[in-house]
Amino acid sequence: MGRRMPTLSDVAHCAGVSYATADRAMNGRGGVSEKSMRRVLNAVEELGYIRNVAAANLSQRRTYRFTIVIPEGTNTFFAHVRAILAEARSRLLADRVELQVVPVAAFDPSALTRCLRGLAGQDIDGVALVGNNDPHVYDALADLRARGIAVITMISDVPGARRDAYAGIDNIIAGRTAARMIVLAHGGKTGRVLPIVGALSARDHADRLLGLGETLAASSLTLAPEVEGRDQHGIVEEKLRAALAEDPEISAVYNAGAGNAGLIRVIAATPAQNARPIVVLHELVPHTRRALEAGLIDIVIDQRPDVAVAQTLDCLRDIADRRPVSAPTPIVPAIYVKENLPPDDRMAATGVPQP
Amino acid sequence: MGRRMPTLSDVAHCAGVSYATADRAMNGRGGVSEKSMRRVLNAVEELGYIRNVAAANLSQRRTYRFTIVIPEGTNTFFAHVRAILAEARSRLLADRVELQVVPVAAFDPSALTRCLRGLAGQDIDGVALVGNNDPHVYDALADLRARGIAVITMISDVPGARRDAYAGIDNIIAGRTAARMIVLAHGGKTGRVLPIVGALSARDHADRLLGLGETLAASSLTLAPEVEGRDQHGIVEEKLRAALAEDPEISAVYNAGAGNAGLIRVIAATPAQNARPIVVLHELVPHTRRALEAGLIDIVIDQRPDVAVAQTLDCLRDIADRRPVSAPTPIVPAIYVKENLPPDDRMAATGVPQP
DNA sequence: TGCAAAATGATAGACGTCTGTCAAATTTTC
DNA sequence: GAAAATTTGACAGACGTCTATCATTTTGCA
Repeated sequence: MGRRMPTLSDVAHCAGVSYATADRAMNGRGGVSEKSMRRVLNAVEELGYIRNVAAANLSQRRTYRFTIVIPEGTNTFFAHVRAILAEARSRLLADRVELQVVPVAAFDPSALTRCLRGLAGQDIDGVALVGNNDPHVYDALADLRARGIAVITMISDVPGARRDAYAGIDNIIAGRTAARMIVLAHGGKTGRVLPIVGALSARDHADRLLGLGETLAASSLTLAPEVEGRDQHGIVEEKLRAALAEDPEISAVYNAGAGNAGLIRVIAATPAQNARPIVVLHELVPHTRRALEAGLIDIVIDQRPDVAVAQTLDCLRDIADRRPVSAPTPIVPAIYVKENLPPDDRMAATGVPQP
Repeated sequence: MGRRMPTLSDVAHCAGVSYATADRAMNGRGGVSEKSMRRVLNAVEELGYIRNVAAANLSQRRTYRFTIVIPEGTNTFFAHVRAILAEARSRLLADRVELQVVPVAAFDPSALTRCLRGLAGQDIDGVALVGNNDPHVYDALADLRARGIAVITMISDVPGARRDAYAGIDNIIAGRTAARMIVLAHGGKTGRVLPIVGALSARDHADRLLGLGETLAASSLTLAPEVEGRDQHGIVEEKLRAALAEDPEISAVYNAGAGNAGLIRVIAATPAQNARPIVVLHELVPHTRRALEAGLIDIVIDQRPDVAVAQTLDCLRDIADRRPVSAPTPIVPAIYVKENLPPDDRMAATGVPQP
């Protein structure tokens, strides 16, 4: 109420220089002697001056322009991410943030590269994308950053320091977490775990399997050979049914990839309910949610795309505001059971398809 | 990039009225005919006008002033909450938000009431507090709201509609979640669960126990009589040791309250490691974290105070900005095991290359 | 010492909103 | 039809920062 926050004029006065000099010092506009620079910085320190970002943006009629490139298609997980983004979009409009969400063909590095190249010419403050490890994509990212556009990877990272930040989980940790839940659910008994992946060549799936193996190694459980389901529910269904028939020792199933609909069908068809294996899988989306509620599966490990999106947007804003960027706190996978599911209406409200 | 966002001048022009009239219409300043009001609102709709909050706040030299009243003392959970608030405080300073954190004696409704009464006279935009069910507190809250001060409860609610929003978990859900983890960890075997509470008269502890009972009822596990530990580790330690000695059938321990240090001491002293009961308890704080890492306990249910704080602050801001208040999404308890613990220390801020 | 280069000061206008004032236009009331 | 009340218009100043311009002072160098 009484005391107001110091302005740059206050700083200038305190430093014994003119406003113009203080401004030149703060905004790196050059032509400032070392002595003046020091005095200004001291004054900033002394007064606790903080740049009023709102006023700064107002003066420049600044609107943040961010573009998020997201794989398109029917994949329910990315549908969920798109819904989260749509919700964020309307909310951010009040803060003068224009969020452009660009769909790009999934699993197509060249399409992604083309898309990124196209963005380079536009007047944009920052770009977020789901990383992969294609060299052409690296180059496109380097180009964007060279043009002063912030680059953030979400959900999946790119190797090396080719982005300003990464917002997403560590999939090794996700795999270890899944393993812990499986070990716990065996209650000290022995058992055999069947892992399913989309493809071992996919970095995230391989990482999850790695984490799974690490934690299982310290338990009394053994690991069956993994099944490759190519993230397609038909294939997952078929191969899983075969694997379960062939190896009756299997006491737990872990799907590190997609294709959960097929997995759930197999479980639902298990004749004796109490004999079904423990089931752990990834991503809380409508059909995994329903399966949890129905007691067909036990655990869902979720990578919390909402947190990843929030961190991404915060980070983009920090960079655009020339604020020191706090490296986002690594996101840790969430564990969901039937009882701690978040309210459903949120998904409905954000337009996630509910078949 | 070309198109700029519509301003209130644009709205006025589009509606065929003067800026002054448009302003009077938008800010409910009275003296506007129904016809003009309608035309202005139509123009707002048509142009998609959104009030520029930054400019508005700048014009009024507005700094948000929020006060958060937090129980003081050595309780590690509230120490954690205070740490989260301290972090938020410095971060929000850049957004012209002055966060005042006021400690108040724990478990003392009259002290809380006095504190709230004291706030009523100050020039404050919003207050957040940990709710309880004392009538004098209700009255103080009603008084605050009557003075146009937003009131938000966090962690624990107040009954009825005596606040603008609640940010926190539902403790019945927390209890059910704990029960589910215990059921899971028994792997179909029978067992006996020993619940510990601070006091059954505490609403949150009673709720957790209620949830626990609900979910256990559908399992093969039985419930031992609960132990009241008064949230003090010495008492918890003593009573738990006695209970375990008396009833060797106990296969799981669930602490719905505080005093975890005493519980952990008892478990650590269990002679045969493999014979220790399954242990589920609440709140991820340093000592429960260490116990998880050491394998002394199995599960920590956390009420995510960081999310509660973030929701609280967002909500206070929305109200102060006269924005439609999005009712905060109910927070769902998080499940932590050894493997998915969040990183221990927040990473230091890193500079970002500037164009 | 003189001159060019560098550094500094002074200032004005813009951004979009809020607040306030005053006069003019319109409507209502008697 | 005149007086009173209500509604409207026009405008000016403030908020803190950025950008730009121009005049002035200080510094470095020959």
